[in-house]
Formats: sequence, structure tokens, C-alpha cells
Amino acid sequence: MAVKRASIKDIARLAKTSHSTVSRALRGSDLVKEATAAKIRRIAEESGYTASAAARSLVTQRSNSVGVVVTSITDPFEAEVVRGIEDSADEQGFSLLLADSNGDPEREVRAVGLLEERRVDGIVVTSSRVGALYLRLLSRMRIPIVLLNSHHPSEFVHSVMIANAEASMEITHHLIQMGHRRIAYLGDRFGDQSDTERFTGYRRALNEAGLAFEPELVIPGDGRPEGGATAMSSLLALDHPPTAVVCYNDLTALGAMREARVHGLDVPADMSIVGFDDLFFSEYTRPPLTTVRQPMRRMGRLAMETLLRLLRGAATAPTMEVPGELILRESVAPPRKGR
Amino acid sequence: MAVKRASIKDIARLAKTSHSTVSRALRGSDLVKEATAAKIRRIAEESGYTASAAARSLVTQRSNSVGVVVTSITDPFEAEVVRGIEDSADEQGFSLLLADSNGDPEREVRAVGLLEERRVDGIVVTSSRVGALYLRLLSRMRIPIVLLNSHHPSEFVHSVMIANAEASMEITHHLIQMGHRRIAYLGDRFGDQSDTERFTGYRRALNEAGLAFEPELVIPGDGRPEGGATAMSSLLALDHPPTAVVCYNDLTALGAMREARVHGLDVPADMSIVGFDDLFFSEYTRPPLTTVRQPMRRMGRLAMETLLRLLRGAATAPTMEVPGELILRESVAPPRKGR
DNA sequence: CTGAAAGCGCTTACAG
DNA sequence: CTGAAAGCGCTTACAG
Repeated sequence: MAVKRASIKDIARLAKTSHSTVSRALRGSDLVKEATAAKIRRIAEESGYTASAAARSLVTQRSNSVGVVVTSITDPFEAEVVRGIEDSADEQGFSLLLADSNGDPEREVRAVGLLEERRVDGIVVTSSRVGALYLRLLSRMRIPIVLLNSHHPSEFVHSVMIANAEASMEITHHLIQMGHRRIAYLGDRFGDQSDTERFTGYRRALNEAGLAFEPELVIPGDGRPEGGATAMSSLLALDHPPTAVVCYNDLTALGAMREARVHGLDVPADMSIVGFDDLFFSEYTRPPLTTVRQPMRRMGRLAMETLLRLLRGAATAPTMEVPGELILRESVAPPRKGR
Repeated sequence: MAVKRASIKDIARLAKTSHSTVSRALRGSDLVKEATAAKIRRIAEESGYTASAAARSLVTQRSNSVGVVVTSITDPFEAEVVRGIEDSADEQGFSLLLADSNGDPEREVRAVGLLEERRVDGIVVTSSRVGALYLRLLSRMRIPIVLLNSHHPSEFVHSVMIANAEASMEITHHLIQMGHRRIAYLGDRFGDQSDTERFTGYRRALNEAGLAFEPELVIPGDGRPEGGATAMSSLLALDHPPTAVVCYNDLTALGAMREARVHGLDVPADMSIVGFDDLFFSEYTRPPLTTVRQPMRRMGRLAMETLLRLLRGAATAPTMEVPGELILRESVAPPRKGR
């Protein structure tokens, strides 16, 4: 099926020169007489010549490609981050190799194996759910790795982070200011560091306000609507349910909102709910969701740029932190009297 | 930064054999004595050897990689499809090169150029918004191409389609059955064939029911919530607004629902709204959205499998069509009396 | 400015 | 079963 493609030698023959000269001309070397170069370019163009990245990278020992490792590309957070990475990669002429692990360890191993064979120049891991296994495998490759929203400093591993604790504290504080006293935290059992940090921010806000921490108000979800719904259901089964809930992310909040509604509660009148991420749908929920905006694309971009800097051998801070932004919408209201 | 990696020659030296034998052993050739093979495998393992895909593909003329071209990976429809492709690619040991054009022609050109340099074995285009430019560029490569939800039969171009017209007809018919007589179609000006076909199904359903087609009830959106909101707003400005609207997709419906609400309408009591796709959030909208489910992952899988079949030189139907599935939820109700 | 030569890391006929 | 040789398509010192 694949038709034989023109090589540098074919062009050389047509241009009556050597393939070395063709290579130089096409790469824009100024070691070639302009007239020769022009002729070569024309012939290359006419014959639809495109250099082989494989051959080139064999000699340069650079592939100009990066591996992007996601837990699931269908998670809107990861998709946005990948978009930012791709934007930057496109500008730099880098290709993106996408590896979706689906959180499956065996698949992780296979994915890393493929990236290794392809000799990617670097890797960005967009998920905070980095298996320890994963990181060990990746580190073995001894190429720069940039983690998104997860930490693991070492010579080869850098991080781009959102200020989780600060943002979580801020949004919890917002609920407190609105008059809430019983505030739940609906986490993500797979959220690792992100979850821990957001939880920390929540606790800190309670603390600062002199509110007691109630373990029964902390329930883990799974980072998705299903988990949010289930967790909300547990919360509502409590003798003394909360009047507000801080969700690990918007997906969790989406499920929590629906579950509250199913139980006949009005959001926000009966129950205030806040999220984290500010995904595309969050301004379209009913009511629109109050949340923390993560600059997802910018973070993706930053990750790619960090990788590029590392590849150039430039010094880079081992971890870069960007701030979250509180987005006030309509899913928060003061608690009803007497609750 | 990149440390020198072990090559086949290094392994050969350590194993006191030739690199040819190492190559054979590692590829599992039965031309190698088992004892030798075992020793080689052990040494390769110990030295962390991983074959170079670049070197291999230089000689085999196969890259075991496919290019995936999306309009935007942040569109949940495309993300789901990519997931299906990736699932299948993973099983076959293929790598995915992701190219996001963001609908920008210049970027399309660059993206295709990169895929060409990398000598991908095939390409799947997940977006129905295929620029004519794109397809011309891609076809030049003379490698198999599979289009998702868009048609363009030729020797190298195959398609995986949803039965747009049928599904659209069915969901429109559902609205008619519920008693609606003034039904709008809220399209996607960038939707190309998908939009045309869904519109056709809508018209056909009206026709069959003997309902007049009213051009003023057809308004194009942009396939996203913003466009859905704007279009709904125009619809509501009509002297005689519709009582139901068929949206090009769920994203459009999301915007339309919010806009209806902003205008003080209750969905579905005052306005029935249906979508297309059944994205992850559609069961979480309020009210949950009645829509047509596309088996997105399965379609992605099918696209990849078609590509693989083409690469094997096997015969394949130029276009494969999968059915949509009507998902009844709560965004549809009979029209209010007297409207 | 230009060309011949070496080499990147593999696979695979060919000869034994 | 094994090895030497050729070659995939490039880049880049080296010599002119």
C-alpha cells in the first residue's frame, strides 16, 4: 500500500548534486550556494519530498517528540491540559505521543515501553494519579519529566502545580463567610496529593474560623459525578447533614448537585455546593457552579515550556506554582435559619 | 542530559555474540538456540535495553504509529473517540500521534507535515469539520485514512459514521409524538455533513407527520454551548416561538437550556429540548437531557480497526455505519395547551 | 561552497 | 543455528 517515498538521494540525482548538499540545502544551511539551494528546494517541492523523522533522529539522537501520559483523555481537566501542551508543542515543531493508561498498571507499563522505544525527548504526566510504578518506570528513562499537579522532585522530575491548599482554603472561607458552620469535604480517593492538599486547605479554613472539624463530614468520592452522587447520598443520610459542601472537583460537584436535587433539596437554598477546576460545563449547570478556576491550558503550556527548557539544559525551578481563581456563581447561598 | 542508551551492539558484546543474533533473539526468532536467546534476553533486561523504534522503522518501513487529527481535544465528543482509538491502538502496540488543529488552516498544514515526517502508517480524523485543505494534504501521503462522521470515499479514505439522518428523524419523531407542532432545528454551521444529515432527518420527520417546514425555525449554532445559547435567544425573539427544539449536539443543547431558563422558561414544561451524542454530563443536566447516544468509543475503536485492516491489505467496506440510540430522559414534555 | 565517507541502530537476505 | 554484509534515510565532520 505504502508507495515508495522520495529520499534525499532521489532529489540529489534530479538536482545533479550530492545528497549531502541536498541535506544542507533543505536544512537551510548557508554552506550552500543560493542558486543550488533554490533548485534543490524546487525539486524537493515538486517531488513531494518530506524528510524522514526516523532517519534524522537516528543521527541527531533527538526525536523532537514528547510523550503525554494521561489517566483518561476523556477527563475534561486532562483534555484541557493536553490542549495547552499541544499548543506549545505545535509552536516548537514537536510531536505529541499520547498514552492513556486508564489507570491500569499493565497498560501503564506498555505505554511507557512504547514511549521509550520511540525515544521521546521528554514526558509530561497530566494526571495527579501517578502510580508509584509509573514514576519508577519513567524515571528509568533518564529524560526530563514534568508532572502536573503532583509532586515528586528529583533530578529529572519537575512539577507544575496549582496552589491547591490556598485555593481550597479560599473557597471554604467563602462558605464560612456566607454563614455556613457545617461544611463537608467531598474528596477523591484517587486524588493523591491534590486531594490531600485541597483537604488541608479546607481544614485550615475551618480552623482559622474556629470551627470544629467533623470527621463524619469528610467523604471520599472518585473524582467523577458518580462518586460525587454517592458521597452526597451518604452525607444526606447523616443525623445532622452539612449545609454546604466543598467538592474535590467540578465533576464531583456535578454528581453531588444532582443527588441533592434527587433528595428534594434546592441548591443553593438548602445546600451550597462548590467545585474546583471550572470546567467548560460549570457555568451551564443549574445553578451555575461556584468554583476555583485552574488555568488548565496555561498549565499545560507551562509544563511543555518547562520540558523544553530542560532539554536546552537551562536551569528551571523544580516546581512552578500557579494560583487558582475563585469564580463566584450561584451555587452558594447563606444557610437556612436554624440549621 | 540524555544518557547514552544501550544498543544491540552493546548487548552483543556482553553476550559474546553478534548483533544479528541479538536482534533475532530479542524479536523472538526461532532461528536462535534457546540457551543463547535466554542469555541475551537476560543481559538485555539487565542493561535496560529497549529497541529504537526509529532504527527499526527505518528498515521495516513501518512506524507502527497512527496520526489522530482532531479539531479540538477539549471537545468531549472527540476525546471519547480518541479514547476508543487509543484503546485499540494499545492492544495492537501502536502509538498515537495527536494533532490538534484548532480549526486553524495554518496549523492543519503544520500538523499534517509533522505526521508525514513521522511516517505514520495511517491517519484517523475524528472531526467532521474536515477542511477540504486538510483532506487534500492528507491524501497526498497515500496512506490509509479513516474519517469519523464524515464522508469522502476514495481509494485511501474510509469512513465510520453514525446513522445521522435516521437518529435525528427518530428523536424529532419523538417530539411530534409528544404533541409538538412547532419544532426548531438548532444546527452547527461548522458541522458539515453531520449537520446536513441531522437536519435532513429533522425535515423528514416533519414531512412524514405532515407538518409544515418553517425556515425561521432553523438557526445555526457553532456546536458549542455559546452558539446554542445565542441561537435559542433568536428563537425566543420570534413572534411565534417553537415549543420544542432539536439541537445539533448536547453541547448546543446545554447552552440552549440555560438560555431558555434565563428567559424564565421552564424546560421541559415551556420548552422541550433534545440533544445528540449523549456526553458524560447529559444525564446530569437539569433536567436530564433526552438525546441520541453515539457509541463514541466504539466508533473510535472501529476506526482504528478499519485502519489496521487496511494496513494488512484486507478488504474493508468503504463506509461503516453504526446506529444511534434514543435516550429518553426528562427534557421533553408535551407542549402547554394552546401553543 | 561541495562531495565522499562514516555512522546513527536496527533488520534481513545470504552464506556457511 | 550464527555471523558478516548490506542497507534503511538521514547528518555532519573532514578534506578539498
